Amino acid sequence: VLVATSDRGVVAVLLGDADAALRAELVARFARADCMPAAAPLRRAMAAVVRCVDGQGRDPGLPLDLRGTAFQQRLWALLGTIPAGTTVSYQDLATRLSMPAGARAVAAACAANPVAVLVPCHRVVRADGGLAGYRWGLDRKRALLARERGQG
DNA sequence: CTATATAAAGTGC
DNA sequence: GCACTTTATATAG
Repeated sequence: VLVATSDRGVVAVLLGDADAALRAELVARFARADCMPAAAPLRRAMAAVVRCVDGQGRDPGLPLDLRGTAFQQRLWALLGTIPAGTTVSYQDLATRLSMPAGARAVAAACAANPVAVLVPCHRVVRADGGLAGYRWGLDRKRALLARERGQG
């Protein structure tokens, strides 16, 4: 897990198996990114992320520095209201954003989510309840959902 | 599963 | 800004 922060808060959470791959992705997103050993405030952020990955699913209360279009920010804020252990469909999210037919746009915005587990895009499924896709791999999505269901 | 309808983002100009 | 392409969908057959 790689956590990137700015002065304002967490800007990105990357999931992967190799540190090198994560660093490469980070640099791809932020050209001026620097890798430094986890300082005190960063350790807190990472601990919260790890808790989420571990299935605790609680609100970490971290300051997020989300950068995206207005549409994306609205969606990410909405995703934060999804209770752990439950899932919502892309269509339902679209409806809440006043776009009843914009399910695909919701999915696209989810795919652009920069902060992995902190914005629980893994709780978003198809209207028929089946899993659709996940930016960091469908297996991760399945695992996260299984843990959260186990908690609830 | 395949085909179509559909809305929004990404890209190139 | 505009047209075209792509997409983690939804629905009908």
